[in-house]
Amino acid sequence: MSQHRHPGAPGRAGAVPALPDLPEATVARLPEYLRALHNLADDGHETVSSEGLSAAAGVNSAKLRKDLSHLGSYGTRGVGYDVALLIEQIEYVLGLTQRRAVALVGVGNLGHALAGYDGFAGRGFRIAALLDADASLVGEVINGLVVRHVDELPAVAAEESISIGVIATPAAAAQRVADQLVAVGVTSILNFAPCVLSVPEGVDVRKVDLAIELQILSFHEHRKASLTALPGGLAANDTQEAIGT
Amino acid sequence: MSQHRHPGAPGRAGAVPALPDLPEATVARLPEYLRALHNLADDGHETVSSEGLSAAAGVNSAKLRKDLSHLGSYGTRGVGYDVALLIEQIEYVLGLTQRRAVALVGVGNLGHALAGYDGFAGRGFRIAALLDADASLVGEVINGLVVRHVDELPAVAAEESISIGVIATPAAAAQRVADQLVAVGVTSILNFAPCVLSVPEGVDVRKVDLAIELQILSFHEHRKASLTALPGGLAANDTQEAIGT
DNA sequence: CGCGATTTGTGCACGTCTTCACAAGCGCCT
DNA sequence: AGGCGCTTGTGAAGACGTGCACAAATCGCG
Repeated sequence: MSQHRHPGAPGRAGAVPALPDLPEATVARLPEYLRALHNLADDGHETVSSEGLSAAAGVNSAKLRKDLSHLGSYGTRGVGYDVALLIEQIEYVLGLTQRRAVALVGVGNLGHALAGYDGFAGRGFRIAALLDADASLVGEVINGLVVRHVDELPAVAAEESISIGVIATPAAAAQRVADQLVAVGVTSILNFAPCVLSVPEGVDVRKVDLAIELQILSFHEHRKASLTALPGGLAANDTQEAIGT
Repeated sequence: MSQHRHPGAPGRAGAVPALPDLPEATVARLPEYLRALHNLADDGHETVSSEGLSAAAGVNSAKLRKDLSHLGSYGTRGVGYDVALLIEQIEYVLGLTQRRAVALVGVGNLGHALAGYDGFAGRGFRIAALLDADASLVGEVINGLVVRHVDELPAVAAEESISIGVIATPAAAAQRVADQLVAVGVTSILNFAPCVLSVPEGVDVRKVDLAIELQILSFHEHRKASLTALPGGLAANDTQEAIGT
């Protein structure tokens, strides 16, 4: 019911806009909405209904409306959401109005691919530095960036403010790298190494583990296989499996 | 390969091992426990307490005990869990007693890295085929495997049973590839392309999107930055952020 | 043999997330 | 102006996940 909640910040600048504290589950879905909205904008849509957007994002429409309502969204009853406005809102909430600098540590197999991944630039990020502990890799040029030694991290951080650290090293090196990142003030880490990182309070770590994803799928394969052996119960379920919160 | 097949429900005369239907959140954590258990086994531990294992896996100990209890686990009060036995149990439940064949479609930047990723073999998977739609890539040898054209998928599936399909193509090609995978009988897909896939009922899709992970971290950075500008409230939160169900 | 130390397994209460269902609001058409 | 169809935003209920706290079970030892 709040009129003019003034959440996000068309006017930008000035006072802190009192970022609403969103449920984690909602935060995890906002990027998906954002991507769908960009697609719609590219297709020339100016407005979109919750039904349409939820379909494009692969979620339930009620869930989408509730998510958007949490950020005090601007929809118009009987019409839908203004695509451009909603993009602006979500990008603001996600902190994407500034292009964030990412430091990527570990230029092995995976790190190399991440360094060349073109999905960063268009989505609010910029790889600011490539680092590795292997001296034989230092100096190599990947995608226009020179690989520097990981011990130069303080120097790199001094040159420009690192917003997010990405760890793509072997598991054995990951904790050490995390410590180094934390030491230079990084408070958000994306960890591709298959291990648990321990970090001080206030530092956020997200983990991506390819093998774990496969093992979860393996479980479902196993379950489905065991069901087909059974008589009655065709207990097939959801059409689209969410990545989960 | 494995001869001793008494894992799931040892004594039961029933043919089907009666795979318990686990909560999704539990399934998502089992691989993490499994990894921690392997580390413990390598370190020579024969038993481990819920406290010790939960610390190694980065979760709450009560949660771990409840998770394990769901699969009718074999712990010993006053002692803990037998590491080797627990590994066997979890691997059985996850369907890892057979080595599953993975077909990887899209040998671009990311796909190339995945093809060379050594984390598969040791964790129950084997890359059975590399495929791409780009004729200029077909024929290339990566990690001992020849890249074949994606239209050969039916032939590949005929040669050996594909358990899981991995999509590492651009978004524009992903839905088409998914359809092709489904057509040859694949019912589990890991999708790295930034788009929603629509698949028939009974097919499981998990999605991994690097940009989304970064955007979620960006939100937390934004939130933390807005908090430091505010008075007192040091509302720092959890030490370790779970990738979360 | 019994006792205390230890650790599992779980009942219960609490918080979060999801989904339904519908009132309130908006625009268009008559 | 008024009514009608459409869509948002939200209250409420239910499903799900989490964590505490403790009884039950087991081992080791005197």
